[in-house]
Amino acid sequence: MSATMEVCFNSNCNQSSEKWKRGWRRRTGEYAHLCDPCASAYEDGKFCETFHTNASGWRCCESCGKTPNPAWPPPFHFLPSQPERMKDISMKTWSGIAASGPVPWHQAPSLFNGPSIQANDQLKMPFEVDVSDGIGRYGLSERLSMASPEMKQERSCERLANGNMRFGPPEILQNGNIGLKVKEQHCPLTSDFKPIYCRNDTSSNQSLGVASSSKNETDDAPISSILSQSPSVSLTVGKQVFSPSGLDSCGEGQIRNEKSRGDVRSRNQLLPRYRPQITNEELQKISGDFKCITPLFEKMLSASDAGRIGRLVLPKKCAEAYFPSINQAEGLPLNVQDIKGKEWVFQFRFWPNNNSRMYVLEGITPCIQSMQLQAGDVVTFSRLEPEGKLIMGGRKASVVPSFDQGEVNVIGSEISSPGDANAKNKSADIICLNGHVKEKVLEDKLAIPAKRKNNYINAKSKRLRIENEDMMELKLTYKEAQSLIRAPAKIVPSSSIVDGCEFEEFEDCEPVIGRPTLFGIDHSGEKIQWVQCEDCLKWRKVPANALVPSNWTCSDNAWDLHRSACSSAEELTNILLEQLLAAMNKDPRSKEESSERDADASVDVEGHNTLANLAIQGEGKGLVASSENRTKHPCHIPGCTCIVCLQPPSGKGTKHGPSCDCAVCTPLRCRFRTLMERLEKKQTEPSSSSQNSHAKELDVDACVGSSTVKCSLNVEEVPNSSHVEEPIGRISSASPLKGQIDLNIQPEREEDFSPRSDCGVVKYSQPGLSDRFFRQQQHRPLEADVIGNLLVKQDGVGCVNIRGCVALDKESG
DNA sequence: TCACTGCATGGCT
DNA sequence: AAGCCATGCAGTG
Repeated sequence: MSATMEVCFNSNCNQSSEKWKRGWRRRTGEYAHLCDPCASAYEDGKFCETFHTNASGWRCCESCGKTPNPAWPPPFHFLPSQPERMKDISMKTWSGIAASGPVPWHQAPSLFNGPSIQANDQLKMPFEVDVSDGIGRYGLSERLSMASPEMKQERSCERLANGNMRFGPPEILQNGNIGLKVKEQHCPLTSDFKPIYCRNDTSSNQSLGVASSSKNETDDAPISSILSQSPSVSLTVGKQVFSPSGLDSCGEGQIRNEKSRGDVRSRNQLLPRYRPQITNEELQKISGDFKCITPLFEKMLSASDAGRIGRLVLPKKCAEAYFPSINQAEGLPLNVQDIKGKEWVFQFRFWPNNNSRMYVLEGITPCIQSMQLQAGDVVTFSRLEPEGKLIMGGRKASVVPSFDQGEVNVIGSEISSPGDANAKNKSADIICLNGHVKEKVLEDKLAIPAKRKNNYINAKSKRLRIENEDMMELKLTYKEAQSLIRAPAKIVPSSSIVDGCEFEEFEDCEPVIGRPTLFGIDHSGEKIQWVQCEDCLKWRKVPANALVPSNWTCSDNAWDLHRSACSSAEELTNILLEQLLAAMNKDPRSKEESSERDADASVDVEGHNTLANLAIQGEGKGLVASSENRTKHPCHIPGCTCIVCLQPPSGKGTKHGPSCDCAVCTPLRCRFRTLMERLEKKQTEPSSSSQNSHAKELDVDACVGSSTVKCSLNVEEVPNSSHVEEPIGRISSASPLKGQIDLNIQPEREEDFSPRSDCGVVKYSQPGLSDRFFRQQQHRPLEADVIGNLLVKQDGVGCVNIRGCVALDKESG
């Protein structure tokens, strides 16, 4: 309410008033200002839902004798409860209802096509609108003719840019520059404006017709109202025709509109995740030529849905809106046809639940299996018009690339095995280091509304949902991670080379993640490193041996007090910086790294300033990484015949054999030999009596970015020599040829592992590990990328950073 | 013991 | 805070 003098938005009224009330929301986002009477009428739902040909603007229902349109009531008057409505509809009328159907979702298209769709050219519902008839009758053309050229042009461009959306009578559309209004629509339910995009046909005519809107004319008219007004207005998808009433285009009249409007309400109430996202092809698949089909809703199959129980939990509102009303818990059999035309009979029933109902479709398992759907896939329900037959379709969830495409799918350290529906879904839902995957996942996230629960990730563990930022961090490659690993302050790592691999050992401590720096030579010939301030991004010179924390800023510059503030001038010139970078790129390893990076390959200086930036670059790398130059494991050359590469992604099959001399096994084996020797030595020392137990525990840490997965490996001891047990995952020290190293370990999926918990360190204590654990660990090979930095830690003794082990590149094998 | 059924629980929106 | 719904589980055959 305001005291500003304004003319009532209702052109029929045009009353000036100091007091005005808020009416419907306009395209501009503002609200129509109404005088008191009009506002009251609006609030009472007395505005007719349509525009009239002979009068502009909204009309009070009293003026045209129309009753309030329940399909588009003002927000405050929305919706009596659906069950009550349905109670009035006997089962006998079901077919009739089905035939008349819900007013198809597109009658209020904007309510079904959310912003994500508009924002995305890949419209999930590329409906075409055939309004060849009735337009004139209902004054559309009249309004079209009133369209302002500027608006038309602007909108046309906009729509064309958005992807050949057309909406308008063909005769107009064919001219290419005039059409029917395609505009944001007032959605009273959501108080949201959502453009409606429609496409006329599948022809190459790309023109987009857009009608204009003058203030009191079409400006805020819902297209749905236009559609609902015209019995002959229909939506076509390919050859299929969608009618507003679900019947109109199929020969029946508008008489059912009143009924179906209730369905619109239901539909409007549907949560976004149930709104049909059906594609044109799917529609083509579902129905034959020239059939009317009404997408009803869809649902992503939960584990329960896809489980053996064979019960599909139906969204309540969907069930009540689109399925026959049932009053008995036992429900009734429902005939459903799948996309292949096969008939199925499900039991549609409900059970009481918290003063409500829970609707289920029973006996869906055969159908689900027939459609080869799994948890995470989507089942769609549509209705064939006019007979009202329910059509059940399916849509597979996004495909997670397999490892042999060189793409890494990491959920924490949980990597799904192909073929595992749940796992697949988990992957799709959560993580992907590869740009392709991410793109697909994001796409899917747009298309398939995010799940409310983490069930698809893992029923019991709620811990693996990783935010995007975390995903970025995980995109650090093993080499990048390696380059950031530093010895802790005051710790001088001892180095040793085993089988060509350089090992750095940090006694009694673990390495820290440092800030990326550029090494160079000072004027005096002294080796220095350049580090970039996290705040001002200026490069500062620090000693070569300086340990630079990841959040280093100028104020931390204890080596050059003159440059210990961000305000100080930068010493490093651009030219010098370029030289440094160039030199870095000349370095074989750096060069290789850079060549692996994105095609643009330019090392972004700023991109080095944080781990996250590195991660971003890693993402770019992921984008270009393809199966052609990557084997299953980044550190293995193409054609590598080691067990890791030979092993199927599912983890089934043999593990590293005792004699495996792959790049992973060899240094590990050597290192363990060393470790065990040391262990034995310590145990023989008198002071180590406390370590005289017969079981020693070794921890194997696999660092993933900032996360470390730690597996404790128990080494059973026998007199005279170390003895290593056979189970996979245990490592032999006494007999390298005998012992096995399972590089397929992964943290316990079900309960224990949290990639972020406790800095990602999860300890698995061997005594508590059952065979089941190890069996579970076989599900995936441990990617070198995931290994990143493989730490072999002898409990209480120290930490060995097998630097170089995983840095074995694919060339060197 | 297993499969099925119906309900209860609790996380999530 | 209410309602939805995924899933667990007890009861039953």
